[in-house]
Order: sequence, then C-alpha cells, then structure tokens
Amino acid sequence: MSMADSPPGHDLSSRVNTIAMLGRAYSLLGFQIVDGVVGTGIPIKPKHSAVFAQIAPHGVRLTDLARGANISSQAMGELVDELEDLGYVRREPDPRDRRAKLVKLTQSGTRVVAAGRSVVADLESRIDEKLGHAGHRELRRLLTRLLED
Amino acid sequence: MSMADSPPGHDLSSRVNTIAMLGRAYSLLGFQIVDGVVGTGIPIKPKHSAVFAQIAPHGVRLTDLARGANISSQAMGELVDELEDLGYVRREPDPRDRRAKLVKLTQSGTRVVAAGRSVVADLESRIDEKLGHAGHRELRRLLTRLLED
DNA sequence: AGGGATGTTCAGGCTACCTGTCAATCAGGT
DNA sequence: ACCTGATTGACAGGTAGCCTGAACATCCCT
Repeated sequence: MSMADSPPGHDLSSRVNTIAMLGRAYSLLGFQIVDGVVGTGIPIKPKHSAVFAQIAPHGVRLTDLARGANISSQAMGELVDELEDLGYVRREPDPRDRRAKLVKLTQSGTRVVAAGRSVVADLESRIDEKLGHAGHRELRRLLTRLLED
Repeated sequence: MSMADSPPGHDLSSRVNTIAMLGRAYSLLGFQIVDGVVGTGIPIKPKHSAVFAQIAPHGVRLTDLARGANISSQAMGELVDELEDLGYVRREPDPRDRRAKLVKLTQSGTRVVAAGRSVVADLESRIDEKLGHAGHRELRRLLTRLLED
C-alpha cells in the first residue's frame, strides 16, 4: 500500500472524524517503520513492504505475491526486480510448476525482515507506553471488531 | 491523499501488528467515503478530498491548500484546475494580495461537501453500531492520545 | 492430442506527483 | 522612493508506480 505523507483529508466537517484520525495515526506510524529500517542503513522503499510482509521461507510465487498485495502481477514483477537488484530476494524455478518461479529471501533479505520486525516491535512498545498496556489491548480489540465481517 | 486499495503490508511478523490494523481500518473506511459520494452521482476522485477537507467559505489561497495537503503548489494547482473544470470551485483574485487567488466553492461544490459530510456521518454511525457508542468514544480517545505530542 | 486456464515477461500508457524556472507582486530596510 | 529578497501562482519537463494488452511457455482437464 502507499502511505499518505500528509494529514489525509476526509475531514469535511468541523469535528475531526474518526476515519481521518485512523488515517493520521496510520500515516504517522507507518512512515516510522520505513524510516526506522532505513535508519539502520538498509535502503528500502515503502512499497517494498508489500513483499516483505508476505514472504515465506519456502518461497512464494509472483502471482500470489501480487494477489496478496492487490496489485497486478506485472507491477509485482517490477517490485521483485528491484529487490533482486538490491540483493534482498532471488527467483528460483518452482520445482512443481515449470511456469512459475519462487521468490525467496536471500541472507541479506532475511536481515531486512529482522530489522523490520524489530522496528515494529519498538513502535508497538511505544504505543504501549502511550496508551498503557491495557489501552493498547483495548485499541486492538476495537480495531479487530471494526474490521470483522 | 492517496488511499491504498489493499491490505497494507507492514506486517513483518506473525501476529498482525497494530499499525497494519490501523492501515486496514483506514483503507477500508476511507474508500467508502469516496464510494458513498460517487454513489450519489457526484463524480470525484479520492485526491479531491484534499481540497474539500480544507476549503472555507471565504476562500483559501492555493499555497495554503498545498501546504495543508502536504503537496507542492504545482500539484495543488492541477488539482484545483480539475475541480474548476468539474465546476466545484472557482478562482477569484484575492483583494488583499494581487499575487494570490482565492479558491472558493461554487454552489455545486457546496453540494459535494454536503454529500461528503452526510456520507461521513453515516459511516460514523455504522462505527457506533459496531463498537457501541461507548466503544466508539473510547476508540477516538485512544487515537487522540496516540496522535498527541 | 486438443483447448482453455495460468505464470511470467515485454511493451506501452496513464496518473499523480516532483523539481526547476519565471513574471508579478509584496514587504522590509535604507 | 528605491533596491533587495521572499512569496504567489503558472508553465515546462521529468519520474515513480501503477495499469492494460499481448506474447509465450506450461499446466490441467477432457
């Protein structure tokens, strides 16, 4: 997904609406993930998270990555090209389907994922600090209910 | 603003993290605003909300709109061009500064804003239904705390 | 074996941004 | 009053990140 780098509108009324608040919170925190990883000296772009979020040890097919990120397989192909150039992933032929290729993390890519996990964990503990552990759990519970069905 | 039309990555760990949940919730609801307004027969695009969210009865200068949306004044200029073509806004010279122009809503634009407010209000009452009024208030309280400082 | 579906890639195009530049105008100091 | 630097908005050109269309190999079903 692409993150807005702005207070994302959708206000349209004097009292700030809940949806705008969700957007602002996401935008604020989402950028801190990428910034955090980049801050450790690893060059990545926001869109790359669409791959890292889905990758699995046994490898994932391009088409499945594209479906999961809700973009065309062509767009995902370019994305994987970039990550291949950066040395974070490689393509291997799928032994079970000679049309397909499996996208797998390289050692370097594994380090990126580890850095990402660590940054996310840090951000989550900062949420814990701000809301209290109970507040954070309550927030997650409310979001879960908002997202279900 | 740009909304993702996908579950927004940033997962990077097995348990879905809070930031990803915020993104999903925002993405889900944000699109429903535009869809709702478009559903009433008014053609707009998501990015247009960057203008409608900031517009004021006395008119706003292009530069201020750009700053508020966190985009370049050139990009905002294009956006206002589009909205002018659609008949939702017009540019008037600013009587106090002959360099500047004030972007104001037309009657038609006022109807768009009214439709937007109404759709947002509907979505907010659906949040009320899902979380209960108290739950919704609690969500807003938590988000406010997350966004402050 | 034949025929349609699927996985990947190449080519071309569009949209929403960006930076660089410019002329007009403003505002502050001398 | 005048010069200087900042600001407003328009014009031009460029890039990133997506898209659709088409090609080709391979799969899977009959």
